[in-house]
Amino acid sequence: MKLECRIDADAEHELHRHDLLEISVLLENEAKFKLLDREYRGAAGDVFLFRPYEPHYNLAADPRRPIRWILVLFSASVVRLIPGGYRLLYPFYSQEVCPHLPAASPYAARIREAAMAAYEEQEEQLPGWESKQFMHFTDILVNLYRYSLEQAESAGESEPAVDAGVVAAVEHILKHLTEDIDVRELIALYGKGKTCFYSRFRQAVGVTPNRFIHRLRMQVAMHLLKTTELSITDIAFECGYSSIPYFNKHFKQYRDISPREYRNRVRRAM
DNA sequence: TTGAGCGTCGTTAATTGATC
DNA sequence: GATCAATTAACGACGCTCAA
Repeated sequence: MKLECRIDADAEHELHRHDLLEISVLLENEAKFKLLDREYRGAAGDVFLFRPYEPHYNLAADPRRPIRWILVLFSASVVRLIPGGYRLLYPFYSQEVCPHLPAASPYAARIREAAMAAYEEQEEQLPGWESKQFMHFTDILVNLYRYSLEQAESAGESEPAVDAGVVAAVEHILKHLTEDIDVRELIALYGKGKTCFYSRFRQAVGVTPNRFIHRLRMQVAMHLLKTTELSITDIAFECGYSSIPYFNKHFKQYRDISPREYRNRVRRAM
C-alpha cells in the first residue's frame, strides 16, 4: 500500500494506467479527472476511484491554482488482512459503481477524514503508526463499499457478492492479463463448481470472466495505440492476443472503429 | 454440483486495401 | 513492390447457461 499527499499544477498529462487500485481524495482547488473516455470535474472534497488497467489522469483545472490531493494506491491482495475484506473490493470491480463521489456525500466526507488521518500518521511516524494507518485505510474501503451498496440499492440491484474465490480469479487475471488465461484455471482458483463461479463472478464484476479479460485488454490496446509507435500487430501480441483478425474484430466491437482508424483519429486530435 | 448443449470464441488461410 | 493492416469464411474448441 502506498499513500502520498501531492501538490500538482499540471494541466497537461498523459493518460496512465497500472494494475493497482487507486483512490484520489481532492483537498484543494478544482481538478479535471479523466477515466477511460469520460471526463469529470472535481471540487475540493471529491473522491475518485480508479480501477486496475483503466487509463486515467487527474490534473489541475487551472494551472495557476495547483491541486492538493491524497493518493492511495494498493493491490487487491491487501484485503486478505481485513475480516470479510474481499467484499470491500466490489466498487473496484463493478462497472455499475460511479467512480466519482461528490464532496456533499457523507461517504466522501468520511473518506476524506480517514485519508487525512492516514497521511498524518505517516508524516508523524509515532510508534505503531502503520497499524493506525491501516485502520484508516480500512475505514476508507468500508465507506466506499457502503456508498456502492447504496448505489446498487437505489438502482434496484441485489447486494453484490465478492468472495475470496472471485478475488483470487480477478488477481490471476490482472497478473496474467497479457498471457493466455484459461478459464478452467480461474475455476480451479475459485475452488467450487463452475456454475457457482460464473454466477459469483458476474455478480461481482458485472460481466463474464472472458468479457472482463477483453475489456481490460482493450484498455491496454487503446493506451498503446495512443502513446506508442508500436505496430498494430505488436500491440495485439502485447495485449495477449495471438491472432490479429481476432484482435481487430474485438477492437471494432469495443470501439466501433478499427485499431488503425482509432490511432489516426487520436493523432489528428493532438 | 454436474452434465448437456447452444452459442461464442479463437485460429488459420486467403484475399484485398493502404501506406511507404 | 514490400510490408502492414483489415476483412471474410470455415471450423474446432471452449465458455457459459440451464435443468435436474
